[in-house]
Amino acid sequence: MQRAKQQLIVFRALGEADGPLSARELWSRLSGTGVGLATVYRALQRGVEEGTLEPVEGLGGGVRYEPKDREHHHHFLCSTCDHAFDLYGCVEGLESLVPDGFRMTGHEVVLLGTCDECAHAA
Amino acid sequence: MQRAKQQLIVFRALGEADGPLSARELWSRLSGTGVGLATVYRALQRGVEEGTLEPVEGLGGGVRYEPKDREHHHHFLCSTCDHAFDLYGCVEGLESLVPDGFRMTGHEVVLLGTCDECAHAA
DNA sequence: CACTAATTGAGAATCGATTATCGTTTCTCC
DNA sequence: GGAGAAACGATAATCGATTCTCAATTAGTG
Repeated sequence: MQRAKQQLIVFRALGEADGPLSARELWSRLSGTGVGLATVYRALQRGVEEGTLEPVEGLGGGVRYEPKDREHHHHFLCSTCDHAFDLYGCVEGLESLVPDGFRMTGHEVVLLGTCDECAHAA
Repeated sequence: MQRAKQQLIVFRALGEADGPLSARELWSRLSGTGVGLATVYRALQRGVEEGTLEPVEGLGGGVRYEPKDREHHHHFLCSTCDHAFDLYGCVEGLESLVPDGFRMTGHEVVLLGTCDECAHAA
């Protein structure tokens, strides 16, 4: 197994994903490349420090990561395969939910359900 | 310290909260009552089993719990004090986000920002 | 009050996720 | 090609959250 720019392999895999991935999800996608789990964590940590990656929480389980250059979007979490998918578009009417005196700086929307593949697999 | 129906104390504290609480948040609110952390976990576990409590994920940190009898609502997470507040109302246009072939069964909306108290404390 | 089952608090044990360590390998720049 | 720095994979160590264990306490029943 060659050892070179393993972290680039990690970044590339994350860039090609259709949604945010956890360290372990990412690692399992890299089986066969010889990339170790520690290197995945190192790449993720560095990416966040350098500002190219964004940690995404709130999707059940641990933290997932996605490239920071994606435009504003939300996620769909499949309760069957536990995979998170990027969605496009946003929603209206968020401001009306904010209580008096509170200051909203951001928001997250997560749709729950079954993805295309899982919905038609049973 | 008396020992009786400690779990009821847990349920009551959760019912009086203005948002979902984690086991530890709940426990710290019960300091002085003599209720142990293990009992808090036992009460939460039982509540979920019996269907009176609902675990709420996706608010950063671990799982929080809230009474299941509350009507549909969402949450505001204060990034300063890390407290989660119940919101009232919902949003429009969620269906348009769902990709073809996906089946949506639920959704979560989390507003991020600063709560009233923290916003005016600095 | 006596008996039995359930509950309790404290702390030990466990679990998964993440980080640190270490000896080896690869890269960079001469 | 060679020296030193950086990165690597494997795995041990750590961390926080949760569960388990156990002896003591309490509730329920008559």
